[in-house]
Amino acid sequence: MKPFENQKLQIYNSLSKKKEIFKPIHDGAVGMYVCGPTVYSNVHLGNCRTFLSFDLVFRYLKHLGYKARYVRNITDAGHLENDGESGDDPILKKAKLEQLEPMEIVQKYTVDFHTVMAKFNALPPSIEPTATGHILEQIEIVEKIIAEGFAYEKNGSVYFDVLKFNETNSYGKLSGRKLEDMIANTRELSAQSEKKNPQDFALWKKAEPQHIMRWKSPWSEGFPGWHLECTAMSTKYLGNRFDLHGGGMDLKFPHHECEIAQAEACNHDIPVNIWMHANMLTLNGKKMAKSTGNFILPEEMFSGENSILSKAFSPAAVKFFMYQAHYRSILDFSSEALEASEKGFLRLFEALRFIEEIKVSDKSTIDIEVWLQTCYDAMNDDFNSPILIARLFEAVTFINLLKEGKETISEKDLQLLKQTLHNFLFDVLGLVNIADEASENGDKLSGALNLLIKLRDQARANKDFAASDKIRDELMAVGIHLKDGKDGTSW
RNA sequence: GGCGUCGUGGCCGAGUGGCUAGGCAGAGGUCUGCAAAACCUUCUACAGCGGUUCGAAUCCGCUCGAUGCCUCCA
Repeated sequence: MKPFENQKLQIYNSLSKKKEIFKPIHDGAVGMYVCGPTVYSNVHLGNCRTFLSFDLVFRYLKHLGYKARYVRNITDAGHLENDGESGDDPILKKAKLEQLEPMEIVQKYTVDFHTVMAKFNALPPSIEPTATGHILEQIEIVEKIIAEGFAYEKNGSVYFDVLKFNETNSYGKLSGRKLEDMIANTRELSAQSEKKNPQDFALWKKAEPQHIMRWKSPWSEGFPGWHLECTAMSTKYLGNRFDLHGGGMDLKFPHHECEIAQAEACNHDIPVNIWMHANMLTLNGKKMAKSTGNFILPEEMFSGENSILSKAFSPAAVKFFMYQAHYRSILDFSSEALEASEKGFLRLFEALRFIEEIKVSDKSTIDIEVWLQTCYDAMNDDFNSPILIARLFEAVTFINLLKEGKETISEKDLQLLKQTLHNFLFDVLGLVNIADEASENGDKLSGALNLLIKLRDQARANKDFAASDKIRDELMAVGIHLKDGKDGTSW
């Protein structure tokens, strides 16, 4: 509703370490790339937080009127686990474990990922390319980097020459590392390493005989290095230089650092204008991680089947909990924090129902336009969703005062209030109205409830409180709360 | 060991030099047959020590604590 020219969006750039006024390379269009999941196991809630953070970014950009192309990859080729003799990647390991074809595992967990993100009501990306579908592009990039003199081949594997690159470019600028420091702090290198330097990273790796996932290349039958796919797919779909690149904080080094090096080495251009890093979701004060077992699965949240949970939580409530913290802050997960958040979440949606009961007046005692702009100001300040949510709670207060006739609002302002709330709650935050979730049975249910409310009102009018309380208590027992207000009873 | 980040009231969590964040919980009140809800009021903090400043949660230094990356990792 507000044209984007009027909204000055500021985004924190991890590269410059400050907030910058967002100006897309091409007017009105945004190219955005986010590192997606490795599909060798179920995504955990921590993974989801990152993708939900960027869903918010994507949604807000679209809301502002940008034509946004959001590319998020699926890492299905696996990443190199180490450069030594065992050279297995995680996908291959799991395949052996479960006696499955690697692509079968990839398929299984890709479907799981999509199912979970759909439950969270996250928008699908515009393009979701897979690493295995872009082997040719990755080989081409390796060839270019070799031609530029920034990579060397050894025994069928190709490595990026970090020292050579650092002579003309700057390796470490994103993560704030200095190559000299890194070299000084290097531990003993394994004697038979093929790398010239421990900081060098693999662009192409020759496959050991037991390695199932392998592709032909000019150097060997093998597989691409871990950082290559993102460079290949981001530049293929967004160009050699694009607007936004996001990912989890833990990918900053070495993954994103290496992406920069690869792109600069073959394209002679800075690949990304703004680097965005989403912070971690922690559990027991520590990062959620598959390897340590310190994690919780989305499905466990929705079912409540985990000993650390006091109850089940809807995807929207979990998402709301996450958005009550800023995407660049660490958020610690606990059942208590989530419960507190959920109560507020329910109050917010209750107010959305109350809005229908508001009677309009000739003039407004509340300035909706000023309030509306504070909502945009919050989001314009580096997607500050916690502030936005605080603003939405101000609207809850407005609505309640209006409902009780303590403030007045014009027809026009009421529509504006409604529209703005809908925009932010559904379009920008991508929440799902809990009332809508149960709407299949909604009509029948409300008919039955209205009858019960009517019966109870009769009982109350006759001062038969035993009967009226029985209706209320029994409904409460099945999870329906009756609330007596001035203008009748609601549920 | 190297490079970072963080430490806010009972809990979660914004905020970066002066102005109420917000949510949850608690207390008092209005309303109500009672209750719940709603609304009003209230409780009001910035790890510790020192420094800069007219003024610091916010800037600087040190100390303590937590945590992230340096190895696959959202």
